[in-house]
Amino acid sequence: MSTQTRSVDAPGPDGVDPIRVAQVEIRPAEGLAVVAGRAVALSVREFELLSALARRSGHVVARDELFSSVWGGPLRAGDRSIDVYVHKVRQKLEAASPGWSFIHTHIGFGYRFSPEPMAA
Amino acid sequence: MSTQTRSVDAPGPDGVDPIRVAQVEIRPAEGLAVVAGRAVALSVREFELLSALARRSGHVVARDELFSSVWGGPLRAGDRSIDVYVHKVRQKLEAASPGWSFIHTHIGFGYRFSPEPMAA
DNA sequence: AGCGGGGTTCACATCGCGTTCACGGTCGGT
DNA sequence: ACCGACCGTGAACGCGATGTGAACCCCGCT
Repeated sequence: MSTQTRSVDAPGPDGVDPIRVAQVEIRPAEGLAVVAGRAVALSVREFELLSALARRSGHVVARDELFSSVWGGPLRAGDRSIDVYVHKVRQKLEAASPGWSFIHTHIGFGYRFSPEPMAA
Repeated sequence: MSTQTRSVDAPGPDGVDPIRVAQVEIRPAEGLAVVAGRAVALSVREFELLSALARRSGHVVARDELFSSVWGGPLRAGDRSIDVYVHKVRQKLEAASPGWSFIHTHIGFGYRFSPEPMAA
């Protein structure tokens, strides 16, 4: 922990505290993610998306919630930005840790971050 | 959906209370079920069906009551949707928790949700 | 002006969902 | 034994949701 105590899962909108889930470590202060010991370069959007999902690791985050959280506005009908970025982040994470899947789709709901072996 | 007037997440005391029965946890807010610690991906219908049954865990829910509860209308004669979806949900639950049965058939009446070991 | 990176939008491919059919098996009544 | 009601289960199908590669824009840098 660092500067502030979070109750259970405080939002920590941009807390500087690193987020750690399994082999993934996200460092807001550096805009850097470390997966399976390897540094993963992410753009701003990619980083925000991953952070938003990882903050609620294990929970399904709705598309519109995800959008407003990362893009800061209401999700317009037909906007595919989320899909595109989920794809980009997936690629980078899986490239750093082959055989694992991190972002799971819940059709009609949204996405869920949860590192799992693919064959399980 | 639900407004985010409360803190932010927390697996428990959120807007819609999760339903817990034995090793099954249903989270209405996320459209997610967790069985034996494993996340089970369910479609909207599957989720609604499971919820309807779990809400009355241990009791037999009549087919027509189940139908109107999930599909929101009267059950038409010859409609097999319920059977098909019960089957789908059974598969997913039993895949997540082998050796257990969750949905029991009461011929001529309906179904009953109740997690039990198969050999018991 | 020419470049290069990041973000957005497009177009097409693919997949999953929900509905309905089809076939089989079980059970009770006749 | 025959028949009909009821349920299990696999499959076909139309359609909307998502995956994915590439074009297109906007900027800051050289």
